[in-house]
Amino acid sequence: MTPLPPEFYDAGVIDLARRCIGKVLVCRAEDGIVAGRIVESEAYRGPEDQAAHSRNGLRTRRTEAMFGRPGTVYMFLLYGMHWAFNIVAGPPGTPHAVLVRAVEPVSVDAGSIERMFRRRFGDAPVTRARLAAIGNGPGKVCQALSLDASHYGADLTGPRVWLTDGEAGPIGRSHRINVGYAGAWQHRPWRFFERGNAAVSVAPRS
DNA sequence: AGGCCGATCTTCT
DNA sequence: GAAGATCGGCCTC
Repeated sequence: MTPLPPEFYDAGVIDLARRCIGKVLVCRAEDGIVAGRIVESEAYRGPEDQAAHSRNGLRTRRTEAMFGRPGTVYMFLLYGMHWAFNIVAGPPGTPHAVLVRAVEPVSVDAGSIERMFRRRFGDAPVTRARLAAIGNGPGKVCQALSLDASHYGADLTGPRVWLTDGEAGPIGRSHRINVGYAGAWQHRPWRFFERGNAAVSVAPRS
């Protein structure tokens, strides 16, 4: 449960996206701590990357956190509906960030997985399919872990949200998902995932 | 398993 | 006015 040191985030964004796979994202909420092992991530590398919110150096109230220190949290609203969680990468001042696209629930106390499940599915019966779908998408990650606007700009050294060490299986990579608007940048292999993991959001999965 | 659709809101044209 | 780093429901195959 010990937070990874600040130096972990002081790396190139592509490298950080790869090294986030297998690490455990831990969130402290009012009703207890919950956690998910990161199984899918994507790197966004503004200002040149035309898929990034910070493309062309775009700096607004929304993107401001991307220009902050490595290890800062960047939250944004997807389609006006769902929150997405991102980790700002180094070097400082460059608007780079890693999107966490999927997590696998991790038990940190007797009720932690139950809490994540209920946030996602309410009173629905527990099934294998629903368990695998607790965090298999960027919006679902935030719903399961209760990540929202209040986490914007938070520091990943804790105490509210942090990363702790974890192991990863074989790592695959692909183009990023749903960035068809980004011209040639849409083809960059900047998505990483744990091969064969059921909680990875969409194909390609292996 | 896969396609279409509506929800909902920030940012930009 | 439109598009988007999405999701879940409903439909057809």
